[in-house]
Amino acid sequence: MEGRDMLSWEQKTLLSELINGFDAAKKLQARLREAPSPSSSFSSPATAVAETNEILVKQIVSSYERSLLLLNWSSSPSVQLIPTPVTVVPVANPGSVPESPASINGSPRSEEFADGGGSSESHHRQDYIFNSKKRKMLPKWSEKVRISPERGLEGPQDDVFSWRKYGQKDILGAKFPRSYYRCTHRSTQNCWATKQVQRSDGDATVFEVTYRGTHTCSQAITRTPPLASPEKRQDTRVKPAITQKPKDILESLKSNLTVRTDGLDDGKDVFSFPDTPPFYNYGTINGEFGHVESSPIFDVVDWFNPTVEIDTTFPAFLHESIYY
DNA sequence: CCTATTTGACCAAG
DNA sequence: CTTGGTCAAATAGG
Repeated sequence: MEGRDMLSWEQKTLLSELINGFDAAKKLQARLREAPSPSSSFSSPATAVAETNEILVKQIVSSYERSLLLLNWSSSPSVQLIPTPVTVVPVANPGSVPESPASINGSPRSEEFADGGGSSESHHRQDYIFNSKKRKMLPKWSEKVRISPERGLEGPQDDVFSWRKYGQKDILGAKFPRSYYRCTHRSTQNCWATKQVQRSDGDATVFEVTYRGTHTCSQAITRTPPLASPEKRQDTRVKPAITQKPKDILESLKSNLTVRTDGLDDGKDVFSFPDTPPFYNYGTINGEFGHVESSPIFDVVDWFNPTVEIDTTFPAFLHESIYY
């Protein structure tokens, strides 16, 4: 219908290069995490070095992400509110469900909730609406993750973040349920990053992880809250969860596995740019520590505004900042 | 006591 | 209607 994905050759090439760099950076990141001390032993504190490396790599990755994001958006100015298409997972899905296309204002019905549940307190739905409206705009990308036979599960490749599971659903045509995770600091720092993990039907060792949005929280910083327990730094990365079948255990492994970026095949002449790169800065919260990683070129302060629609705001000024 | 997970129900969109 | 995504009460675990 609409040829919105028309990119010039220059842009394609640029995108390709950026993606390559992005991919490489991520791989490097994973590598650094796996092998913190590659060469001979150093007398310097390994932790500090590792941390510095991590920060550096993080900056690189972030840079790539932003570049990709900018390029993608600037290249298709006509496409503003259209949700980003995602790489179609190669799952053996007979009745493939197409991702929701660009449906503009499909529901005239105003948001009114009687809350079917017996419990009251339905005003929190507002957040849900606000969230659901934006959620389509959130950058979305997926990765294929394969569990490593040995261990290596400790390697939180991309997942330095702490996730909290908030749901699990059986997907039609999929043998295994899909798990939904959100950032642990969602309520505290308004970090709307989420991810879903779907175990592949075919390969029991492959999980498809789809991320939505990027972290705006500052959980990477080792900061302990002044209140409550000062030292409660524990990793909730892997939960044993030996509640039932071994399959659950396998599922729990999904959180930490070898990340393998896909859709970024460098040999494809067709070059199908699968999805939108990450990074999405919702601006700083007035919180005590509004420390957001990476310098925010754009700062949307409209993250919380029930009545105002931010749609046009943020692509517009973004566009401006491109020519900055 | 706290926080994280589980799990059925709810909701929006196709 | 179905289906994917989310919420929230109940539960598990420290």
